[in-house]
Parts: sequence; C-alpha cells; structure tokens
Amino acid sequence: MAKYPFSEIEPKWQRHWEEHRSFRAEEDASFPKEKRRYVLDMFPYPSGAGLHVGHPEGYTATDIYCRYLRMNGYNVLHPMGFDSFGLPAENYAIQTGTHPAVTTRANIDRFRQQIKSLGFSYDWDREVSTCEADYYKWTQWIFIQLYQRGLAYESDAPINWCPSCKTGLANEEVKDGECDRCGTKVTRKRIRQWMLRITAYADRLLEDLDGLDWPEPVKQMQRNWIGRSEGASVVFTVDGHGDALEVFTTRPDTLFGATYMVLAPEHALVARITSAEQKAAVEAYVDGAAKKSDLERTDLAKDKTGVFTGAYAINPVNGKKIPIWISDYVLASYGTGAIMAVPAHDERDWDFAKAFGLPIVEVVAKPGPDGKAAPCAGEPSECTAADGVAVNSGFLDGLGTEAAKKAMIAWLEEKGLGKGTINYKLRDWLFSRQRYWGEPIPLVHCPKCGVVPVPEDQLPLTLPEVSSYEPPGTGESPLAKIDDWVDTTCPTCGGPARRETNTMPQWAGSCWYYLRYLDPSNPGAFVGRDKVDYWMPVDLYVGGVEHAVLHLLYSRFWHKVLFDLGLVNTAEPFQRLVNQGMILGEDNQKMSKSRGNVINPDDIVREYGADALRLYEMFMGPLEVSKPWMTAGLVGVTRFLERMYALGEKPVVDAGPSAELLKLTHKTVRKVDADTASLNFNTAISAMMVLSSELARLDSLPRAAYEPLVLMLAPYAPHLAEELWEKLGHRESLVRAAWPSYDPALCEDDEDTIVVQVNGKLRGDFKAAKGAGKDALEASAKALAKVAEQLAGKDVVKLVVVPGKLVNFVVR
RNA sequence: GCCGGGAUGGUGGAAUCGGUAGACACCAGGGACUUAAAAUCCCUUGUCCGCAAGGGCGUACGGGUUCAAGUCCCGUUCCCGGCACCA
Repeated sequence: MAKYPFSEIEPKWQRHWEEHRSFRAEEDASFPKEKRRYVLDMFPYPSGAGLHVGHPEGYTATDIYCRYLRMNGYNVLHPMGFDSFGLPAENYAIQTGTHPAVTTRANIDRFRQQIKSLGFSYDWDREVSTCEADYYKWTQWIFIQLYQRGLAYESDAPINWCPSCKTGLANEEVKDGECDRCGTKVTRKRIRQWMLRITAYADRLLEDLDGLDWPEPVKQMQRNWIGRSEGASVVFTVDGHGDALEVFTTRPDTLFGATYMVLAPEHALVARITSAEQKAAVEAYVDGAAKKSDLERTDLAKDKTGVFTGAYAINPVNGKKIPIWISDYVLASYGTGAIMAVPAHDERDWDFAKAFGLPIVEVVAKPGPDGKAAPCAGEPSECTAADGVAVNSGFLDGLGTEAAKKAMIAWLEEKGLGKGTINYKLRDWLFSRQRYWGEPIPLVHCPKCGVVPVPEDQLPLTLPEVSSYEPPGTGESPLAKIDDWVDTTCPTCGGPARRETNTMPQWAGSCWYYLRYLDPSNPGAFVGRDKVDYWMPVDLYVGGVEHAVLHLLYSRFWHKVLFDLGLVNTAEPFQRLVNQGMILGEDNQKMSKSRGNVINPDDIVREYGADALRLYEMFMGPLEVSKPWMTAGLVGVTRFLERMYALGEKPVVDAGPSAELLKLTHKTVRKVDADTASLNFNTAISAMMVLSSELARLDSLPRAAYEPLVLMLAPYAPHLAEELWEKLGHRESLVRAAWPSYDPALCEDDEDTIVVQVNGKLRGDFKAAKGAGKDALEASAKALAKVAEQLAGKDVVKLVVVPGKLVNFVVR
C-alpha cells in the first residue's frame, strides 16, 4: 500500500472550502432554534512560539462535532479569533523596541496559517482580534457600562504586586503566592487601583452554576473560589472606649466560649484601643507584619504569633471582659478583619490560646446515648470543631449545634447585637494594570467633576505611541509619561483634566469575544440583539481547565451584567463546557522548551498530513484526560488513512454487500453516530478501522458499505474524505452531505452468544436462536462437554438464566 | 489539612443496566511475498503451571454485597489537580 498524497489532497480541499466559503454561517430564519448550534473554542493567545499540539486537540474535537452537525442538517456557528493583548508581546517590545502591534500581527498571521493548514471548518469572515481598536472600542464601552452601574471603583487598599511584571495582579492570578505568569513571588503594594465589584454577583455566580452542563471539577473550583459561608455578625464593645467591634463567625452557637478577640494587624481600631504600656510592642508587631509578603505571613505562621493590645472587649452574651489581641493569623481582607476566638472549638484559636496561656472554655460537648451532654471538668483536653450539644452556654444549654446557631442569631437580632450574615471568600477584581499593551481605561480625572467616562462618540480611546514600553515600576503605567495624551479636557466641564493611565488586564477582551463573533463588524453596537437571539447561548465550549477561576469566572460576571442591562438573552454565556486534557510530552511530563519534549504540529503535518494529526490526537484517548504524545502512535492512524485511500482505488459496485457486511456497516454507523454525538471520538475511530479492514479484503466495494464509511470519515479526516467522495462520482462537497443512517433491525444479530458459567466461572459458550426459552438454554448449556464435566457428581443448587446473555449453574 | 479527579497488559486505551476483562492501536516476536530491503498481508502477544488437552491467578491494596464485581458498598495506599490560618 502506497503512501497517499496528502500533501496534494489537503491544500486542494482547503482551497476548495475557502473559495466556496463552505463554512460561512448565516442567520437563516428557516432553521428553527433547535437546529442551530454555536460551538466555540477558547481562542488562543498568539505567542511567538507558534501553535502547540495542545491547540489542535480541542480544535479538532469541536471541528469534528461541527462537521457532524452540519451533515445532520444543523446551522452551525464555529468562529475563531485571537486573544491578542498580553505581556509577552510587550516584553519583547521592551527588549527590541518593536511595537507590540507589529509582533502580535505577525504572530496572528502565523497562527492563522497554521490553524488553516489543519482544515478546521471555521467561518473566517468572523475572525476577531482583541487588540484592534474596532474591537477594544467595545471592551471600553462595556467597561463604561460597568462604571455607570457602580461596578467599577477606585481603591487604594494593598494589592498583589509582581515585582518582575511590575504590575498589580488579581487574586485569581496569584498561585501559591507567586505570579501565575512568571513565577515571581508576589509582594504587597499600596497603589491606587480600579476594582470591579464582582462580589456583587457572588450569590448569582454561585447559584447559576447548578444549571450549567459543566465538568464537576470546574464547578467545584468556582464554588470554592466564591467560598460562601453562612454565619452571623456579632457586635462586641471595647471596654472603656465605647467603640463597636464587629466580627463574623460561622459558629454563633459558641459565643459563650469566646474568651478573647483577635484583630488583624491592619485593623483600623488597633491604633485607637492600644494601651500606653502595650503601644511599643503593638507597633513593632504591626510594622513587622506590614513588611511580610502574603506568602511569608501564611507559610511561616504555622506557629502563632501575636501581641496583646491592652484593651478588653465585652462579650455581649455574658458581659465578660475578654482581652483583645492582634495577630497575623487574622486576615484583614476577610469578614471584618477581626474575630471572636473560641479556642475550645477552633483549631487556630486553640493553638493561639495554648501559645499565650489564654483561657479555654468548652461550650459544645459530645452527646451521650441519651442525647444529653455534660461539660467536662475544667479546661478541655483537646479542641473539637464537631457539632454536638451546647454546654456552659446559658440559654443555649442542651440545644444541638444547628438549633443553637438559630437560637443565638434570633437572640442577637432581638437585642440588636448582631444578625445572620453570609460571607464570601471572593474578593473584588483588581482590574487595572500598570502596563502598556492593554485597553486604555476610558476615564478622565477632572479636578472639578471627578471621574468622568470618555463619551461613547469618542471611543475607541486608542493606545498612544510611546518611546519606551518599560513600566516605570512606580505603580504608573508607561502611558503616564505621554503628557500630550494624559493632558486632556473634561468631557463634562471642558476644563483641563488628566486621563486615567492604567490599562485593562489581559482578561478583559476575552470576557465578551464570543458575543463579537456574532456580529464582528457592527459599527454601532458591541453586538446586534437579533444576532444574540439567533445564536446564544454557546452550546458547546471546549478548552483547557486552567481558566476555571479566571476567564470562565470573569466572563460569567460580565455576561450577567450585560444580561441585567437587557443586552443579552441569557444569564449564562456557556451552557456546556468540556475541558480537553493536556497533551504531555513523550516523557509523560508537561511539554516545555526547557525539557526539550515539545512537538511542533507543523512538523507532523509536513510528515504525516493534517488528517493524520487530527485523527491521532482524537485516537489517543478520551478528550477530557491528559495523555502522553507518542509519535510512534501516528503510524497506526496513518495505516488506517492509507487503507482508506487504497479503498478509493478499488471498483465500487452497486450489488448489495453480504448479509454479514451489511450488518457490520449498520452497526458501525450506529456506533460512530452515537460516539461522535457524545464526543467519544477514540472509540468511533476504532469502529471505522474495523469496517475499513473488512472492506480492504474485498476486490470490489459494495456502495452500500463503502459510501457510509466515507461519509463517517468526513468529520474526522475531511480532506481525504472529500477526495474519496469525489472519486465516488459526487460533484458536490460532502460538507453538507447527509450523515449516514442505520436500520436498527439490521444491527441485530440473528443469534445470541450465550455464555455458560459454573459457580460464576466461564466454562463455555454456544449460539442460540433469538428469543430461545430458559429451558432450551439450560438444556444447550448442559449439553456442552466442558460444562457436563464440571457438573458431574454435583448438585445444582441454583440456576440463573439471563435470556440472550448467559446461563450460570451454582453447584455444591 | 480540606475539596475534586484518578489507578485496567510492555505502552495509549476498550468494556450500555453488575453478565465472555483487555476492543482498536503501538511496541515486540514469528511467517508469507521479494535476489534483497522497504511497504503490505497473515499469525502470536495479561500472567503462571503444562508437550498438549486443560487448569490456576488476574482490573492499586484489604474487606463486603451478589448466582455473578473493573463496574455497587466500607476501609487503605499511591498519583494528579485546586484551595489552603477565610474565623
């Protein structure tokens, strides 16, 4: 079998599809809603390294699915674009002086050419690139909508700062205390920032996850990230000061056990309440904490440290005076930055109390068999956070933990000392970056009018040219150095004003790109509402899991804001999400330049062809799991493609296939149809291999068996399938040819294979007519020599007969 | 520590409802064709005992439910990912 000429076939059909605009999607009203599908890939950042073999994995999966849907009569929207603002282009500009737009456009051209060489069925007329002004005009416009709704605000709280990237980072961009991009340890810095109020959507971002067809791990990661916890806020009074000290607790039932309080070192009350004797110690501790990075504070703080302020609070429930300490185990940024400490029932409070000799009072005890509980004598010997029965707790005594929580909240609310509260770990989104290559934030600072948005008719606010891309590192962006850009007039009063010089983070453009695809060149709106109604929501979104709490959270947030503004038709953008697994190197490690295990898709296409690469990546294993690359494995799919090509050289006859071949054909169609629809591509390919091997034995091919195989191959290896389809005498491309159908009756075998077991062990099998009765099956089973041997001299104590499946003799 | 996912031959992986474990491939070995090689085709290929017929064992480990467990239940180990002093 000769190598097949993929290097001629593949460009030929790619040209054909391009010339015929084969994949253009139009809003054709004759397709009912249920016959429309929006299938989306996570668009790539066009890095200088070119396409990675991981990209075509997801792209091939969606492409197969789209081609399958088209052949089944669906109107399919399948676009591609580029997420093109980002640090690599800017860092390259710093080194070389080349404008990031120049390198970015060159990289996009290379990516586009590489993607096209794989024969994906994108509608290229809808391509978007987030760094182009006619795109980011609308990113800026959406930002202004957020601003006007009060969802964007200025803050000067300490933030995560990457000293290497010289920019602030969102919480989502910090992993293990390091910058997600460059791995540098993140420090804390206090600079003026723009924040987006994503916390206002915390509850909806959480609740709406339930209705999404997403992988459970991603939902779980978002749930954890949002981190909802129910509890109560309780107001203590500082003794002798009259200051209120509010805390959040998930265990209001343990309030009687609160024996001290702890403030975060940054808490506003610290300076006010510290006593003269403790002043020096407290200030030293606060200074020390301020110098530590977040990582140092969390990592090194396994041993609890802290200082007494000299002040006391009054526990509202029993009037007791309890000391107020400061410690960095209390985070300024969660809850109120202060806690009531219940050392008997909280591990951290226990450690702290033990370290500083603070009192420990048991208020929850393990109930006995009668459901009642008695407090232990003196201090408890160990800490427990488990539920139990309230003791030493006045009016709560005898109540179970859940009931005690409710009772305490009711009591607090009645006395005006607190209330039931819900807290989230999710923080607002730090949205400004002190870098050049991003969307300018379209705001103006006017000494008279304050912050004023750039009017819509002045958008886009384009990036100015700069002489140096180097970030000053002062907390200003390179834009701050361009005086004639920064100095402007106030859109409201016309007086002198200054532009905001921060830019948006790389995530901004990807928050809404799936909407721009619907209407990519609309000059009057970010998207036309009719287009939204025609296509949205996205029916299938495929991409890596690494964006679980970044892009996928941010874009849900923006989408909900747009939904509340009445601009989109659904509360959620992506109905179904599938994460493709990572493709590892042959050494089972993550592909990286430094390990030298990177596979370049161009090399594979040149040597084996695009169809082989597509097929191989789908044949490696299930889409969702990570799996190692093995170039040797490509020969398997290549042999299959060569066999298919060789079939195309054989005469095709209209005479019917043998009954056996006809059955195999229908079974294969059934299997490939079901597996393609459910994205189980590896087993679909395996089924096609089996049918192709059978056909390869024949001298002439019955059309009724061969044509369905070519059609089924089309989504998987579209170039070769088009070539074979043409050889079959068809004039039209098979892009919209009808997907083969199967006759369920023809998939059934005439006979069943009945397995015979003795005591559950396989001892033989036989063929039986369909619908054979239990008695007949038993008789046939007993007639098998091996079975008879096993049964000889033994009593059959039980007989299990599953018609059509098996006979099992249980003997003694 | 907490949460989520996983563990099947030498390798990647199959296995609808609990009903023939290892489909389809890779690798390896053998054979056919050939002057030879490549390519192709055919055969073998979980493991142990056995010349064979046949039999024992086998889906990370230990239990359990069942006529029957890779699949269900309980416990353990290891691997991967996420979060991590969040009160």
